[in-house]
Amino acid sequence: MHVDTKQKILDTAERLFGEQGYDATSLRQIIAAANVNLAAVHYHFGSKEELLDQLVMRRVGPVNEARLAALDRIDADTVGKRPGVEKVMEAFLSPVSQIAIAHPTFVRLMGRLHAEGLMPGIRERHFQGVAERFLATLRRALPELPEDELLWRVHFMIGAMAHALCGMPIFPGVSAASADFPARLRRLVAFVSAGFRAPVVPIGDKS
Amino acid sequence: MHVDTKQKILDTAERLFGEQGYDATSLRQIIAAANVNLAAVHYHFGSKEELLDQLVMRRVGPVNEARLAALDRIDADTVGKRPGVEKVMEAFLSPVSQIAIAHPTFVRLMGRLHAEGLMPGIRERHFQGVAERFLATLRRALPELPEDELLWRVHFMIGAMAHALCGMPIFPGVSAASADFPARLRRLVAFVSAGFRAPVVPIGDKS
DNA sequence: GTCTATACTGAGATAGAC
DNA sequence: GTCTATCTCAGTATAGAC
Repeated sequence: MHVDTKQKILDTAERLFGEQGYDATSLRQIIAAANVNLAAVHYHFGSKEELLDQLVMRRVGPVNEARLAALDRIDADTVGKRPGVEKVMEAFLSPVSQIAIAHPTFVRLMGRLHAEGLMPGIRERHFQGVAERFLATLRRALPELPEDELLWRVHFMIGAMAHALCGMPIFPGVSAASADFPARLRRLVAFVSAGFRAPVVPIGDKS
Repeated sequence: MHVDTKQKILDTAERLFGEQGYDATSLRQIIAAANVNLAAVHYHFGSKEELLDQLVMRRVGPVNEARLAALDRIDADTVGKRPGVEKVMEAFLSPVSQIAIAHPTFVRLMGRLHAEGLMPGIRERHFQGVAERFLATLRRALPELPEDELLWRVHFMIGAMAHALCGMPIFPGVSAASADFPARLRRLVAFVSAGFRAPVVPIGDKS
């Protein structure tokens, strides 16, 4: 069954990358668990990094489509008025929560990838476009917020999202509820929405 | 000069780890830049991971001491009343901003390490204690916040901090202001303080 | 077109001479 | 304390069997 080989590699790599991290997982470990040959990886993918890239693309496509659809819907529903910040956050974060339920192992990987310095190209290739689209609607929700402040807050939000998705057991109580992604999403949306609405502190002032 | 060897390794590793990441930096690269022998690393540190550990300890000690002192000061100043959330956030985040000015390359590394699935032991060894202490004062600032909600929000806050410290150029405008750590701190404190004060969404409800 | 076998370079780690 | 030599395992590249 040579048609299965590529899929087996993708599935196994997704699981092991998510469990152990990208660098910590060797190709030899993957091919042993998938029962395929080492060179098959390089035949189908060319390199370890390209394997990761195709693996991300496979799941991130639907997520970004859902994001764009939700953002379009918000814009259509709010012509002439401001969208709610919570709605915009949900449009961006909810699709992640959706695949988290179907593919929790992938979301752990994505959390790692978002956070790790890592794979400079992946973010650019898979997230830059939807990020720009997200910013456009977010500006409509927060028109009085200076642009640099807005960008920094998006930066903070993405950090919080990445960290939350990893499900890292920093505190016992946090890891316990790890499986409940919808609850995590609601908590996260509430937190970052309030953050986005925070009063702007003049950057020249002392605290 | 054999006394300098250990210091040279530490300084060079700190720089290269911060610039390229931990996994991406090889010991051979470090020893070449520091003009020492490969085996000297294993003589002085035992392993690459232990080198990282000692490197973190060297800088994180003063940071945690400053955090604890600031938290003690808050508690002493607010007996019988609630501390301000901003003050508590500043107590935790400001010391990081302080060493960021003196050692910007180390802060990049710490940001990476916070975020990377990272060295499971490092967080436990260097941050667990001060985190518990921080939680104690934070609970006094937000006594009505349920414990699980509080822990999740701390989780979000740490994610935002880690991401912000890395100074990753997600957007052009964000990376431009990267050098100005005090401004970054003020923005971050305002964002997460508002997040902590957000109304609690019942976890059983639909949005 | 797919996959296997095998070899190459560079990584971290270790033993033992000096 | 320091350095040379060597070990194992990583990612990668290629030649050739089906």
